[in-house]
Amino acid sequence: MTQQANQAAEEIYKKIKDEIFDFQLLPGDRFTETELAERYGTSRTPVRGALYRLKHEGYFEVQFRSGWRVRPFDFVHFDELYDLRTVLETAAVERLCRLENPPLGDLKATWLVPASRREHDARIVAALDEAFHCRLLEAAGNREMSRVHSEVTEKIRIVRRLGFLEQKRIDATYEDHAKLLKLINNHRAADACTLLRGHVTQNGTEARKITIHMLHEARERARLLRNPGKDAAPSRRSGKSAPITLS
Amino acid sequence: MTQQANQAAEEIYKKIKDEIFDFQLLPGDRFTETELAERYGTSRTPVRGALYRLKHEGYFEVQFRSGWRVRPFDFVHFDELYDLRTVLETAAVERLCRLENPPLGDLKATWLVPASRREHDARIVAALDEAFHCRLLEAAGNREMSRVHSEVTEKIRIVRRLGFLEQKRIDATYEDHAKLLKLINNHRAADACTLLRGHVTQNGTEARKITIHMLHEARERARLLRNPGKDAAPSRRSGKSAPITLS
DNA sequence: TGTCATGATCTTGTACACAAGAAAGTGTCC
DNA sequence: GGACACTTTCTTGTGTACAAGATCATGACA
Repeated sequence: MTQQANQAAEEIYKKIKDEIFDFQLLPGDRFTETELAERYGTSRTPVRGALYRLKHEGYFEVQFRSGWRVRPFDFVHFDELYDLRTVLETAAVERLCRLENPPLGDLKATWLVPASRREHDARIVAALDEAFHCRLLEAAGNREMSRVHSEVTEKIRIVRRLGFLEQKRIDATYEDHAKLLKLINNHRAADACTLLRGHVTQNGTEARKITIHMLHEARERARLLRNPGKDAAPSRRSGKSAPITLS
Repeated sequence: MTQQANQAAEEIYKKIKDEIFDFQLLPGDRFTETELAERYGTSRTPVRGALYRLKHEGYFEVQFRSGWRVRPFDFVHFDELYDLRTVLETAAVERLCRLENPPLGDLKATWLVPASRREHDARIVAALDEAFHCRLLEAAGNREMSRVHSEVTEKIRIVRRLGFLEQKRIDATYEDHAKLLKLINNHRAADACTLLRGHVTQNGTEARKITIHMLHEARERARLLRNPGKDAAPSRRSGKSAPITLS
């Protein structure tokens, strides 16, 4: 097996993205290349590769000779991403409705279950929900649409996950997904798209309620999970990031 | 004015992309980082930044310690891109049809003209055509959809441009665009989407007819335009790229 | 105390050095 | 001539040095 190109940069890219999704890097946080290089035990070179990729994807911004910053929250942008998601997913659902036997057996096994066998953990449901919607696009068969949809999915992940903290949102998700699968199976494209639009819009509305305060709470919870019993010890730079502003 | 971040890499990125669109870098061509660095008078560092971005966008591929290569043609991929384009553009057109006064005045000035005032130069028509379709997405108002659409547009540019070499394709474009603008103005969403789908599909079908031979001819024409009278002098590596295979 | 100038420190952007390994070239043996 | 082993020459991936400039700290002065 020939070695992968830019292996170190690739790994660091994933690790940094995990830090975003684990609420370790929050909107407004500032950091430097040297900081990350030391944390990951490499030089700045692969770190820069990863950072510029994440910058291009919209997660970070760099100020000339003055450090990096996690892009502040932009709810208009989240709205646009949810909107794009809807467009892609309705297109996928329309196509699936035209198929004789849509290849969605695995989804039925997960979502068409009695209420007693439903997942309750918000983290797990969030992951399953992502997988559900991504699976719709994969099944529709256009890899490019699937790729774009995955990127969108990742970009809204940070707010989307917090939308499953209430049990009633989890229940609604199970019901909507079950209904959608049945409608697709019965080739009822128009109804399926209407349902899907409402489902995604509802989730987008929930995401609007996410506050920076909730993210900080989530960070604290995640930190305690990693280092139980230790008090918070904010670094020099992370202290500078407060107060965090919404744009 | 504060200086732009990564200015050199950004400029080189644009220059390399221009080389692709000017048929100087054709599918299958091989090259090295040092080669480009010398051509642009910089070190490898900014060149690498540009190359990895272009790699991520799907234009190039890198082999571990063995040079770079322009990705070979993949018609399935082009089909998927045309398909995604259709999805995005029909979504935009549906929204525009719901507006009282769609802000498309500039497009009417360009496309609703008597046949005598039409452009004939394939290059110019190709650029106008791109602008037309991008404008539809801008007018629809979702910046994220617009951004994705622009990326798709760039990726199919190389085959799309060659679709305007016949006068009848140019005429068809003028007619379709004019009809589409009128349908949008009359809020006839369904008809507009049907027309648009046919229009893009037709162009995608034309793109299927593009051959590697046509690209080589285009490269030769472009080269003669830059250096009139000089004979071709293939470099050591570009000779290695033949025979070019379609995937 | 508040403000401004000045110097020290930090940060990114670029160039360059070196290592690991791939590819190509060269000579030898049959 | 052809196959094979060996050497030489690239080529990318990574670490590091240095420059330009932004930011911060310090201290003088009103």
